[in-house]
Amino acid sequence: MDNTRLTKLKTNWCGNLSAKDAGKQVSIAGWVSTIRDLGGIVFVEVRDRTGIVQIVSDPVKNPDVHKIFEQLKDEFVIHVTGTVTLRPAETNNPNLLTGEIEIYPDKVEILNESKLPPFIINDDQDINEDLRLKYRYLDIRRPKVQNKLLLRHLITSEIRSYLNKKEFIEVETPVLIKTTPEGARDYLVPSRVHPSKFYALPQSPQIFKQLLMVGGIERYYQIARCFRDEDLRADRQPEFTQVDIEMSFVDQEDIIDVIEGLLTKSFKMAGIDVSAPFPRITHKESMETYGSDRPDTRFDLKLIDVSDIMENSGFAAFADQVKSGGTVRAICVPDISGYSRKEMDDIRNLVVSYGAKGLAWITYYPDGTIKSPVLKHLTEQEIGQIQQRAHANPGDVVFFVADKANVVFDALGRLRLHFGSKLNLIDLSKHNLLWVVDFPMFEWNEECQRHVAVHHPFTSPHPEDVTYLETDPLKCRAQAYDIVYNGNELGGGSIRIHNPEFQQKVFEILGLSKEEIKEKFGFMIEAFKYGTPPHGGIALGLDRLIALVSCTASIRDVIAFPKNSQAKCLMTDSPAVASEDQLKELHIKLMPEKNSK
RNA sequence: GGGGCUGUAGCUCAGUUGGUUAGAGUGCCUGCCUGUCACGCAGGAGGUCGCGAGUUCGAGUCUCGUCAGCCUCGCCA
Repeated sequence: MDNTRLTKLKTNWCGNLSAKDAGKQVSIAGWVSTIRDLGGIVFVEVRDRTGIVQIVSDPVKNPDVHKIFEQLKDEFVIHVTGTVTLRPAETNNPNLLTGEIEIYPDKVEILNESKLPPFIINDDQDINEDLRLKYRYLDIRRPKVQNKLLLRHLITSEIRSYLNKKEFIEVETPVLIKTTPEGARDYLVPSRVHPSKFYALPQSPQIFKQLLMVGGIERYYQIARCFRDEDLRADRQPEFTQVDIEMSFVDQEDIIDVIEGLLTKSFKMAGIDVSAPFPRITHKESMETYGSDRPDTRFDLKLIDVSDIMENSGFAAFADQVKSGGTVRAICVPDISGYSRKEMDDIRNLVVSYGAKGLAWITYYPDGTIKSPVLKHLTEQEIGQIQQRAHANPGDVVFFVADKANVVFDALGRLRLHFGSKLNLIDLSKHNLLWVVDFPMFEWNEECQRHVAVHHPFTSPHPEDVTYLETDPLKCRAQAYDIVYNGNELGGGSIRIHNPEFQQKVFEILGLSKEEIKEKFGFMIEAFKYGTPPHGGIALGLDRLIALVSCTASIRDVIAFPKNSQAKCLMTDSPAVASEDQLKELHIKLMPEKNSK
C-alpha cells in the first residue's frame, strides 16, 4: 500500500507510518484502540487495517484538541490530522512497527461513537466462539482474524493470476440448479413459478464445467461456492468454496502438473516452501500402508499384514477371518508397555467405535516377558514371527484387527492417527503434499445394496480396467486422484467420461434405471453426443487449504461469516421462520410438528 | 440420531468434603497522576452460578431432565 492519499479523510494507513515520514502533515482515521491518560498528557492508539499508531495530546500545547481527547472511548471512530514526529529516543517502542514515531494532532474529529464492546478487541484473549460469531463484525476487527482474511485474499489472487497466465478463463455457473441423485444431501429452493418444483443449490459445479468443455472453453476455472446439507465439522461448512478447474485434451499428468504449480505458489504465499513433483501413492498402497486414502506421511507407524501367520494359527477368530476372505493387520506402537488395563480397554473401545469388532494385542515388556489376552491361542513360533515382522522391540505393543479389509484398514488407520498425535510422533515441521492415485471406481454400499461411485459418476475408468466394468466393477480402478496435505484431503479430481454410451453404462452400474438416467442426466448424455473433447479436472477445497496453511484447526476461522456447528448464523439468527405469505406463494405447507420452533 | 467435554461478574477463569455474605484477573465507573505503550495508584459498582425439578436442615457443588456451545461417530459422490 503506498502513501498517496487514500481518501479525503485519510492520507495514510496507520500501520505504515515510520521514521521516514517524520515532519509530514498527515490525516489518519481509524478506531480508538487504547487510551493512556497520564493526568496531563494523553496517549491514544488508533487502529486501522494495517496496524496501530500513537497520537499524543498535550493539554498545554493544544487545549482545544485535548478537550476532544477527553471524550474518547474505546472503539470510537476518529479522524486525526497532525504532524508525524520522531519520538524522544528513550520512548521508542520496539514492539510496535510504528514505535519510532507518533502524531501530534492539529485537529481531532469524532466520526462516530461506540457502545462498550462485549469483548476487548485484541489478540491476547481467547473469547468464546459463540460470542465471537454473534459479534463477528467486532471479531473481524481483531488483527488475528483480519490477517487470515488477508491471507485468503492473497492466495485467491495468486491462484487467479496463475490460472489466468495459463490461459484458463473464469466462468460463473448457476447457483439455482437441478437436484441430482448421488452424493450429499441437496439444499432445495422452492420455485414460486412452478408449484411443487424445486431448484437445488450445487454441491459443486461438476456438470456445468463438463458442459463448458463440450462448449469449447477448453480451460475453465471458478472460485465457486458449493452447498451440502450434511452435518458439520470443524472442517466442514454447509457452504464452502472450491477452486474448480476443468481442462480439455488432457490426461492425469496434465492436471497434476497444473495443480502442483498452483499449490507451490499458494503455499509460498503462506511462507511455506514445497517443491514439485509431489510424491504419489496408489490408493491400494495407501490403504494397506496407512489405513487411509488420505495418509499422514509425517510419521511411520505403518500397518503390517499378518494374515498369513494368523491363517493357520490356533486363534480361530483371526484364522476364520482370513479363511473367509478377510484380513488381519497390525500396528506396532513403541514404548507403551506400561499402559494400564484401563488404558488398553479405552483403546479397544476406540477401535470398536471405529467399526472393528474387537482388538487384540501382544505386549513385549522391557524385561523380555510377553503378555497378551490371546497368548494361549498362539504358538511361540507365531509370536516370534509377529515380533520379527512388526519389528517389535521390548516395550512395544502390537495391536491386531481382523475383519473385512476395509474395516481393518479404517480402524487401524484411525488408531494409527490416534497414537501419532498422542505419542507426538508427528514431525510438525513437515509439509507433506502427495497424490493418491488409482482410486477404485466403485464401492459396495451395504445400506443401499448397490454400487456407489467412489469419486463421482462421471469419472472415467482406468484404461486397463475397462473390461472389469462388465465383469467385476469393484476391481475397476478409476482415473481419479486426490491431493493430500499432512493427512488432509485438499482436493480431488478425475479424467471424465466423454463417451455417451460409456456414461450410460456407468449410470446403470450405479443402479440408475433408464428412465432415471433420462430424467436426471438426459441433457448430459445428449450433450456428449455432439463432439465432446476428452477432458478432466479437479476441485480444491479453498477454505481447508487456507485453514491448513495458516495453522488453524477450524475453517470457520478463515470464513468471514461462518455458520456454527448447528448450521446457524449466530449473528443474523438464520435460518429463520418464513411468513405465511411467503410460504403460500411458494406453495409450501409446513408439517405441524416441525412448525413449533 | 449416538458418544464425550463445557456452561459461575461485560470478558477469561477459580470455587476444596454439600455449610455463614460466591472469588481472582481484566474490563467498566469515580478520583489522583505530563512520556505512557498490558501506564501506574486509590476507591466503587457489577451475579437468576444456563434453565427446571429432585435429594437434603442446607445445593454453584449431588441426582434427573432440559437448553445452548465445542469436538466426534454415523453422514459428507
